Amino acid sequence: MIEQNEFSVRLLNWYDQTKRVLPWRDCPTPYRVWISEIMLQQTRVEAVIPYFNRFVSELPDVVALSKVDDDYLNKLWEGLGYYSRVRNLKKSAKIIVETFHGEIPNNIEDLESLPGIGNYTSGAILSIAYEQRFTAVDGNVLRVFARLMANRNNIKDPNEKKKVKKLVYSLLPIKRIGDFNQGLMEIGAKVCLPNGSPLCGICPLQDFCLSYQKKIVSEIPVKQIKKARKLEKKTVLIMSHKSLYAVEQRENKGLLAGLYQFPLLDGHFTLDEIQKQYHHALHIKKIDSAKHIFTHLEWHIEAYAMSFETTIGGYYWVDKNDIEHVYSIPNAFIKYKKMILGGAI
DNA sequence: AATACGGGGCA
DNA sequence: TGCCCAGTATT
Repeated sequence: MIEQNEFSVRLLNWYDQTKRVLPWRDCPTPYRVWISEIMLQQTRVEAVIPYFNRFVSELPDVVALSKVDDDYLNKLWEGLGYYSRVRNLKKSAKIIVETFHGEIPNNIEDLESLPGIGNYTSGAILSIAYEQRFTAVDGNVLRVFARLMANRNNIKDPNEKKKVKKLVYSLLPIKRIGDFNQGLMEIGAKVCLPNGSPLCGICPLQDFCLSYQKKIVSEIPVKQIKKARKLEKKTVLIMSHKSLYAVEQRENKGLLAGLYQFPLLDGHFTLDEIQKQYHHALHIKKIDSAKHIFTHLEWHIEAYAMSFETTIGGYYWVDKNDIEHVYSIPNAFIKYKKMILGGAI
């Protein structure tokens, strides 16, 4: 049994002394907390920082976000991944403006009615921005408590999550709920590490940790067996006419929805097959291949560069500046984007 | 209950 | 290479 007051005092003291300086901690308004929490879903703090600063600088409030141009919005998210997050952000902003009078909701029902806000994010916003009595149990906290309690169950199991939430709730201090929650996550990020050995020697929660006492820290959390990724063959076409290049927009749902790419074919093809299909091209040559790994998918990409005397219908023909600054092209295509911008094609 | 959904950093 | 990250929505 963990003593509530002792636990939170240890945690908050450690947090006060060692917490990282993060842009969203400067001025934790509901808007800034909301944006940061969405960006931080499945995404490391270090990766988020530059995106967060640019995003809130360009779109400082809910109204600005609700009215922003979609292509420009995608550009602000380019490279961050999980692009449905940014679509949901704008959808939510519209709802907030239209039905919540422009105020980020301060209750869990309205908050979780917004697309992109689930159980973790609602708790994070309510506790950090509004100082309300809610937990924010993320992957860090699940790991920390699996170790604290020497729990070998699968921490991804929703049932286990509920148990952890209940326990964390019982440990919440009277004041500083937001700092307490952030402190737990900070322990997970900087001390009770996900890979490699946790830094138990500097852990303020060491006295409470059953895994540490039993010397089984390295065995927890128990990880599950994962499925192999599916492999897909893709062919990228770098089509050019003078200083213009062809791009196309991906469909509005599914993988990389609504983002732009260089013309993309399913499957691999010989130079001969490509020449037959694009017989009106002035010149075609095979260029570097690439591999791109998604969480659940692996693209094996082959590529051809081809030039044309005129532009061809069905594509946007854009210059280098637009490729760099206007169209959001995800990182699966970064090799070819760099080749174009660097003048290699 | 399982799967889709990005990308990067580190052992 | 494999793991996992301040998760959510869909099937």
